[in-house]
Amino acid sequence: MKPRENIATIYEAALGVFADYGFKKATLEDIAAALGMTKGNLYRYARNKQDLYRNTVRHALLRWQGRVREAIEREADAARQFHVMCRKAVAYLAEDDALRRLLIRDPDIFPMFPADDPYADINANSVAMIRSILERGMAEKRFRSVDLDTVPEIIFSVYKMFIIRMYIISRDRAQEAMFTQTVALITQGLFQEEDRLQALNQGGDYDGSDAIPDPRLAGRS
Amino acid sequence: MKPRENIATIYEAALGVFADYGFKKATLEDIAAALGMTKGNLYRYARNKQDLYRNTVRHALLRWQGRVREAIEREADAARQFHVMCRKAVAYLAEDDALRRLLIRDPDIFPMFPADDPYADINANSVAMIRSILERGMAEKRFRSVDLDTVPEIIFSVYKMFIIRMYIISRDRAQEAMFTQTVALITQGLFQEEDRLQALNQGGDYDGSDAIPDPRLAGRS
DNA sequence: CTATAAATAAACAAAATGTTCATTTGTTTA
DNA sequence: TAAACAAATGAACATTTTGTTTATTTATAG
Repeated sequence: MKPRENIATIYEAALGVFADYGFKKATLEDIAAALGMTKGNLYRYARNKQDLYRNTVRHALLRWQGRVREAIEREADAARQFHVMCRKAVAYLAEDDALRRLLIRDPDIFPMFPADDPYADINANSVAMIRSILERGMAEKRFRSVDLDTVPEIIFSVYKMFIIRMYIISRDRAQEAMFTQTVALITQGLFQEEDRLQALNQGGDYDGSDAIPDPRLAGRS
Repeated sequence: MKPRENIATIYEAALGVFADYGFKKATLEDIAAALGMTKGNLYRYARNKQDLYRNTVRHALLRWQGRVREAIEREADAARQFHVMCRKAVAYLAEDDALRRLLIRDPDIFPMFPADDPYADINANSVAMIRSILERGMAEKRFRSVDLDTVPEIIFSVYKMFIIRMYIISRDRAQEAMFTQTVALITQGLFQEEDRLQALNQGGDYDGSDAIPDPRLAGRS
């Protein structure tokens, strides 16, 4: 006989309680009460409190990622996919009240400089999503050639920086405008068309080599 | 030597913690940490945790009431005072984040039907404030004559009902509109001018007696 | 420098909490 | 219908946390 509760129901209830009180102050009794069961029964769904917490957060992050993926898949064009990914990835947190509040309580869920990232596999999937869009954009000749080992990581880091600034450090609307500017900067570059052609002639696109251009040659053309 | 901390500082810090976690989950250690002291020292400012909570809530309610009083005192006209009182009394909670969140956590602070009102003296002051405005309005011939023993209580009850509906039960913007309608209803009455004169002739104003008009006389004029 | 007040931090009793498990209840199967 | 099995309860228990008290230390006033 299967458990009477769907595991997702368990995680949703747990998410709400962890969002309200944080890991420490949330009790198994609080969560069990939210589910209409006793705390002893929770051990059928999780090894211990820490295990429940970790899986609850995973559940919420995966849902976030799933929504972004769905939004991307609705776009036929790589450029539009990139824009939609950026917008949805950030906007989602405004919609997911519980995850947002939990993130604010526990910033370690989404560390800027992770010595030990508890959700590395999920974040790796996000990076892979970005890479996939860049690959497609390059294949469709919509994007410049870029290093697919590092640029997805860079974009993900910039994105992470904004999530932290917008939702964890400050809920200032100015951060949102800054994010929009940053997306424009990344997608359209800084230079005007003519200067961008100039930069291209100097190796603006990534050609696979890791040689750092001789700075003394700067300015020559 | 006086306590190194001003008591209001203590209450502000406590308010923040009680708003975040509620009475039960907030710990004296949380509050002490917010103040940069140890929990043992809190006993210089409060007899016990319950005492600290009660005084913290009093502090917040008194501040609310103080702001309403200040707003009223800026108006020269009784009618404007009444409108300003209604508006400020409700709007204040949108500004006081900590008190609002605490009220949501602990509705017993502001009970609709208090068997035992823990802040009866403060609420009595609110009723007295209303009475004062009604007295002035009547003296200035701006208001109808009303029973000053019961009508202030009625207005306060209606106001309380809206606070609970707007902030505790629902944060629906429709409640706000309903409150505005109710203020208009109370201040301008339901009847048009002519019908209001008609009602006046039938004893619409309070003449001091508690006799209930004979319902069989209804309709005659 | 002394007296006094404020604060710390440890001690302590009580309460709360995470975890385990004996028992009960619900469901499935023969 | 009864037996087997699974899910859930709720009590027990070890551990941790918390509210409160107080001996000691630190800060301040005179």
